[in-house]
Amino acid sequence: MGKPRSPRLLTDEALGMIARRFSLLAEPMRLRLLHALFDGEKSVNVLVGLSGGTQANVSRHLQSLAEAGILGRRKEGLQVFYSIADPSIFQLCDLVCGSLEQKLVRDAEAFGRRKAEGDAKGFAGA
Amino acid sequence: MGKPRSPRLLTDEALGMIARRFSLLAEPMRLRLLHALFDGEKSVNVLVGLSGGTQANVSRHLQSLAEAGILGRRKEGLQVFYSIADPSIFQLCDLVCGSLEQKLVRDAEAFGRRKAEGDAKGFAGA
DNA sequence: TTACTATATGCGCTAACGCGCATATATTTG
DNA sequence: CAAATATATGCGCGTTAGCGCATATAGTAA
Repeated sequence: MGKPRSPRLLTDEALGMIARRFSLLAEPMRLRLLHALFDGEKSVNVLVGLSGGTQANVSRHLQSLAEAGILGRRKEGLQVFYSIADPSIFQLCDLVCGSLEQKLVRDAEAFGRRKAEGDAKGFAGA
Repeated sequence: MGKPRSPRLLTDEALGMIARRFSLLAEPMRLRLLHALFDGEKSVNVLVGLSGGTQANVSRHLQSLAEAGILGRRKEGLQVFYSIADPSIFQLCDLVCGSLEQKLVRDAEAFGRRKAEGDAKGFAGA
């Protein structure tokens, strides 16, 4: 078991956990489910309706998120209610959304007008 | 064509962009590269050495991160220096690390009642 | 020019992922 | 008991993503 243990500051294991956490947020359907849960817990059936996904898929996604501790699970009779258990999700989404907006704005600006330092401007002469 | 503002607060397109952004952070090698850039810009070769990855792979990952606006690119002679251009990365990693630590602590507590106090720090969010 | 270094890219392979389908499990009701 | 509803799961398929290999491009130096 020769692990190189190179001058890395973060363990491979830790890196893997962080990556896995991010990967859970890297799917539109899961993000949709999370977003649908932003205003409180909902049953699987309700989430199926809101997300437009298959019952099987929604169930699996919710399970994944719950196993990771992102969602909480409450069983009541026949139904299972999921809710956001990790409040950091809100901040994560806020951060990403803000960053994306900034990038979109910058890209749009770069599209409309060339930065043109000095006097050299491509064309679009005023 | 347009869905101006669907009843959902997030459009499918927005969800896709958010998911793609998260997916860029969902790979251990990319996280390793980002972490290596936390203390300033570095050349590809240096990052290859620090990450232990192949030159081709490192180059591709850096390119992906740069295209997304997460990294900045500066070319100087033969070398190309990458640096973190999106400061929200720091907060994202902090949030995820903190959340993961909390979950680990809780899992450990659920396992055996006693828990250590030396672990899980560096963030210690209230 | 040629040789050398640093970085990027095309190609192919494999593993992982998300999805749909059908079915299993659990709980309530008659 | 059986039937109905809500949720979970096994299986297979198609797509995608990361990796390694070899090679291409760019810049430097002799």
